[in-house]
Amino acid sequence: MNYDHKTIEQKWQDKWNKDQLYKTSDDQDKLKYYILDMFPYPSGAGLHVGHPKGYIATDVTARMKMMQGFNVLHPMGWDAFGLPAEQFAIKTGTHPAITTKNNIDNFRRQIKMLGFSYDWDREINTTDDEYVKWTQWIFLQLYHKGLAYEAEVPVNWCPELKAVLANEEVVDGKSDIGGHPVLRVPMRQWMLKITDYAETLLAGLDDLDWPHSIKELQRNWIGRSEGANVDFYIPAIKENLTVFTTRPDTLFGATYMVMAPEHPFVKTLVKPEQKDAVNQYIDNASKKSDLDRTELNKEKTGVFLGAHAINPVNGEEIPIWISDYVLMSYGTGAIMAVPGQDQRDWDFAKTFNLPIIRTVKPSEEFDGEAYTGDGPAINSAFLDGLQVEEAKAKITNWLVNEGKGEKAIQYKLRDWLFSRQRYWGEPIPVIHQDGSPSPLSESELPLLLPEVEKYEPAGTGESPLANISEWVEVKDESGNIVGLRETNTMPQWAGSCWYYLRYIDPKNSEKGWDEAKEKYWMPVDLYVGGAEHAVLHLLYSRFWHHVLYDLGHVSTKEPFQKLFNQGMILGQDGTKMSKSRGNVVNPDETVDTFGADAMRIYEMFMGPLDKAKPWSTTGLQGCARFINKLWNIFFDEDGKLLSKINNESADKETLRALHQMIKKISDNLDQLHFNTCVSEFMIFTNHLQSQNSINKDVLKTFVVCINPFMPHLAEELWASLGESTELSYENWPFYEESLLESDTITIAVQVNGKRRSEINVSTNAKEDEVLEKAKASEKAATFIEGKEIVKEIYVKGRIVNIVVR
RNA sequence: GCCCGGGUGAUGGAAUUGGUAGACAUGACGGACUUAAAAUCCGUUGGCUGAAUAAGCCGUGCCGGUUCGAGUCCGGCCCCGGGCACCA
Repeated sequence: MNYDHKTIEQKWQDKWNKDQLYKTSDDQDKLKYYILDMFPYPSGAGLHVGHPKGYIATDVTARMKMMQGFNVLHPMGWDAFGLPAEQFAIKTGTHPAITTKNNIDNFRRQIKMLGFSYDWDREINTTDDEYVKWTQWIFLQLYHKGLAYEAEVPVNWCPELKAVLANEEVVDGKSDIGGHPVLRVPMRQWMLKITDYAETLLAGLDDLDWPHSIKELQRNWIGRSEGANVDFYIPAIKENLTVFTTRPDTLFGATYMVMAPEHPFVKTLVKPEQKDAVNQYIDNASKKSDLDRTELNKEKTGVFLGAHAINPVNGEEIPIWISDYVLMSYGTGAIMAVPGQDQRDWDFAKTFNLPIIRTVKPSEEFDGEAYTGDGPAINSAFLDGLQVEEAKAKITNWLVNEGKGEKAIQYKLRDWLFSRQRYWGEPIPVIHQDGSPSPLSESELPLLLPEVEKYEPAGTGESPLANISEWVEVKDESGNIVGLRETNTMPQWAGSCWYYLRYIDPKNSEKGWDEAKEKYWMPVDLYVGGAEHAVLHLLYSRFWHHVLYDLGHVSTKEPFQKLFNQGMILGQDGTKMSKSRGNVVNPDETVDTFGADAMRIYEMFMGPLDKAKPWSTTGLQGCARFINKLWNIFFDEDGKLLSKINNESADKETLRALHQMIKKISDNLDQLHFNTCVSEFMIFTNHLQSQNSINKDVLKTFVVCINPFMPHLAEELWASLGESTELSYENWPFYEESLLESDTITIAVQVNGKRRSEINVSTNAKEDEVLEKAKASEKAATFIEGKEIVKEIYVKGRIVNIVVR
């Protein structure tokens, strides 16, 4: 009889539910284990089979940790603000809250059908009033710490749609919807000063157990550079133009300067005869789309201002240009150009016939243009002969002593643009009074979204909220307008920045979370999610966490101790699953046909968790087949326990197979190598299948082992073996070292490193004995015969190598 | 261009971290059961030479090195995936 997944899986899920089996207590006597999934955005399309891959992995881990005696926190929730629900609202008039609720109900149903051990009492939703309250509360903490400010920042303005677009809505400089041109226009925005935390966010990475590549990504994103700020005196306006450079050692090769077109000095510096050209250049630059600016191999452009600066090291007068290859947003918005050692400067110098001086002697074989490698300084007066690092140190000291510069550190990281001109987000709890912002007090939170009739943007670039005057206008008792509410809302990142803290204490109405509980549960021990969040989500939430730590609201410096990125599941055709490609595999059908346990082990068996893999229906069938095979080891045609399952003591070979399996899966689970665990189950099942008599206790131990992977099947088998204790909290088995080894082992015999034969020896055989037997073994002997033995190597329990000449 | 990953049978992948390469699974082929099919079970399955489940040679992207021994370590190259991209 086959395993009846429909009946059995439903039966146990109902029981778990009824018994509230996975309700997490805050009982602090036990060691805790906090295992977190990146919570999903509940889209209208529902789940495809790729989404739960990470959830399966965390569920397996969570269930194993429970069995190992840990108090496990494994929650699930919804990142429910976001654009799609708002766009649907614009199209249909359906309130985003309704769309969101429906989508969540569907997601929850789909997730539940896989039999996960989530504590659903801790489910959270970023759009709940009580949740929004604490998101806003954290914003106020940031505000009061001086980390939130308003600024004029360029945004993606689409005149045709009369709306500000998110970056992801802009494709190749055009609007995603309709393909209309998108301009960069400055508008008032809320910013968060993440740059203040650049250094600590960088340093914090060192101790985290994260994938190397993700740490590297974040390091690059933060982009720390060490160098110097150098002052160039401009006689015409009697002011210094400060530049940042990582190569102060090349100062003697600075033959001109370049400022960003937006640099504030441009207007005062430009000579009358250059004014027209400069203004035209500035105008063109502002119209350039992002695409134009990043175009590869593009020609350098620029205009001479007519002004000069003095090179502080040699008093030379050098011209000042403007060009859009210099960015206002990095460093000081101006550079010293050293074409001899910088390719961009070289290209610019060649285009405009500016002088090039090498200050580092290139290596002999060098035949490129700008030379960026190491070498002795040349044409650099007192630096001549010094290697780059030495020269940097010397010139920096010189600059400091002369009062012409200082050591400096720059970051690529920019402040976080925190406002969105949208309806479906957390309102920013600020009122503008007399032109300056004042935050709401804590007691006024949450500030909730008003009902609106239309979800379209206001048309002015403001959010739909701007049209609701009764909400925007804050009045005193006598009806006078005393302030205007902020109409921007927070980005979707806001809610996901701290959700891991809310899970700890999801129902607390007094606080975002209780300190004692936070201290017990934090940090997250294992965080699993897609690599697409490598930078933004993980950097933003680390930033908030660092701030909360500095304010004393959390007890750990970092939120996520260990991070793991699951790889995507691709369609059968090897491309990304998408509706348009028609290669989406639906989990509802999969579970209906093959069962939740089959889907669970298949997704774990596919390969290493972090690798992308194409879906294979035959592979899934193989896993369903395996489950049936295992089922048929227990039951006969009528579903009765087979009589070959008995209390006769297990043979040595079976015990060895059992304990080897326990050892391997225990080790592999710790390393998140789920695929090899499944193959261990298969190996042991194959072994059991060949047995005529099977000891009941062996099977019980086996059932305990498979439980994290196939909890429904395991429960059914557990009950069939007459057990009534709670399998989910059964002790995880230990392996016995003494049972792992057999009496005899097979040793490969190599001659000159080539395997020639193998011999069986007793496990504790002495080296001499093994070597004798190896040399005497038939095949090996023919290769040794007539040769001189130079060396004999024996690696205990593994291999013999006889070196002959 | 720069920074990370990664190249192992027809396919997904194993390999105790320097010690018998290809576990486990999929697919394919052969067999058993069946009137037949499905399901199930039992074999075979890296390549080449061979009648052979005799023996040998080759084989982990390519070239070279270290070592008694290299998928694993070192040097150089090629290809694929991801990220960043005028960041001074």
